[in-house]
Formats: sequence, structure tokens, C-alpha cells
Amino acid sequence: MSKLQRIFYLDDTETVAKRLLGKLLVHEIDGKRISGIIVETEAYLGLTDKAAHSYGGRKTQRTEAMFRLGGHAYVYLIYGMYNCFNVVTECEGVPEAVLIRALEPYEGLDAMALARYNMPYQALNKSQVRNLANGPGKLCRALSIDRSMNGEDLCGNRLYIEENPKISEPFNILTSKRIGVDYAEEARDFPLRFYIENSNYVSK
DNA sequence: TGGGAGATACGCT
DNA sequence: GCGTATCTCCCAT
Repeated sequence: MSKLQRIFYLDDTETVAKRLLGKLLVHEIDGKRISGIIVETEAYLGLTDKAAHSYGGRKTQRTEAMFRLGGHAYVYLIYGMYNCFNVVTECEGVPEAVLIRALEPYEGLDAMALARYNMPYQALNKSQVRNLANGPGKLCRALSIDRSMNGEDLCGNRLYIEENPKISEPFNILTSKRIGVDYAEEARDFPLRFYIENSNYVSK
């Protein structure tokens, strides 16, 4: 109902990265919703961004999804073990995306706890609750997002993003350098990481 | 309670 | 070989 429409994703990547904060990322599995509030994002700018997979327009089987129309998913494997979920932005052919780095668990808490720790939510200690989805690999595990979702249309019914129905208190957006891109020369210092001030669920 | 070191494990280039 | 990370283990500006 309050699902984000295609137009939301066609804006410039930095704008989309900021506007995604506070929204709800939803994965529907067998009619059940698993969701979390987006509290941390990073913009990846494609052609001119040495930190992006698509730097210089590099198009391979792996990066193909980044070239799609805004509002598709780009899911890739990192370190051979973890998946990272990105929201593709801009028009078709413009390979830019927003990496979702952290979520505050919202719905389907038992499903998340099961996927992450193989135990029910109520059995988790405080540290485990906080660590459910406070990193790009963790949130994919918590929401059962893997590479089978690569290229998925976020305007569909399986994986999508909604306005947060329960309008929480207004929040401030903080900006910093991106994490883990020290190799990216001048791009390593681009202020393209955005997160909600005082959130307990931001990574690191 | 929290930070740092080391191990991990595999598709992509 | 390397990588947009995480887990475990260990110890204590």
C-alpha cells in the first residue's frame, strides 16, 4: 500500500541514499513479512567512483544488475561468504546503486533470529539483538536475501521498500566516508555514507 | 563490555 | 590472488 513506486528510485543516487533512511525494507516469504527499518546506507556512483563495481562502466555478468532501471536489486557475494544488498538507482544504463548497510529489526523477529542464530527471538541476549542486522552481510542473512534475488524488481511483491507506517520521531542524518573502501584512491574519502543519528543499529 | 587479531572460504577477474 | 565482512577468541589504557 505505501510501497515505494518506480519514480522514487530514478532520482540521483545520493538523494535516494538519504531518502531511504527510515524506510522499511520488506521481504515476503510465504505471505509472511520480514522487515527492518533502514538506518544506514552508502551511495555508489558508477562511472567516476573507483569504489564501485561499475567504475568506468565495467559491465560483467556480476555487475549487470547495476545497469538496470532504478528500483531493481543488486546482490553480490563478498569474501566468499556474505551477500550484500544494493538498491539500483537512476535510469537504465546508468550503473549506480545504494548499499543498504544496516537495519533495525521490525517485523518477523523470530524468522530473523532463526536465520542468524538458529534460536527464537526471545532467547537472544541484548548483544545478539543489536547484531541481528547491523551490517550489510548480517542484514542479508537476517532477511534471507541471497544472490537468487539479484536483479529482482523492487516494485514487485517479494522484496520491496515501504514508507515506515509508524512515523517515528524525526531523525537527523549524519554523513561520513564510506566503510571498507581504502583501496579506492580519491574515492575513499567521498562523503557518501549516510546514517540515522543515535540509532542503536548502525554498523560498527 | 568492547576492541583488536586472526581465520574464514569462494566467485570474480 | 583479492574482496563494500563477520565470527570467535582473548585480553584489558
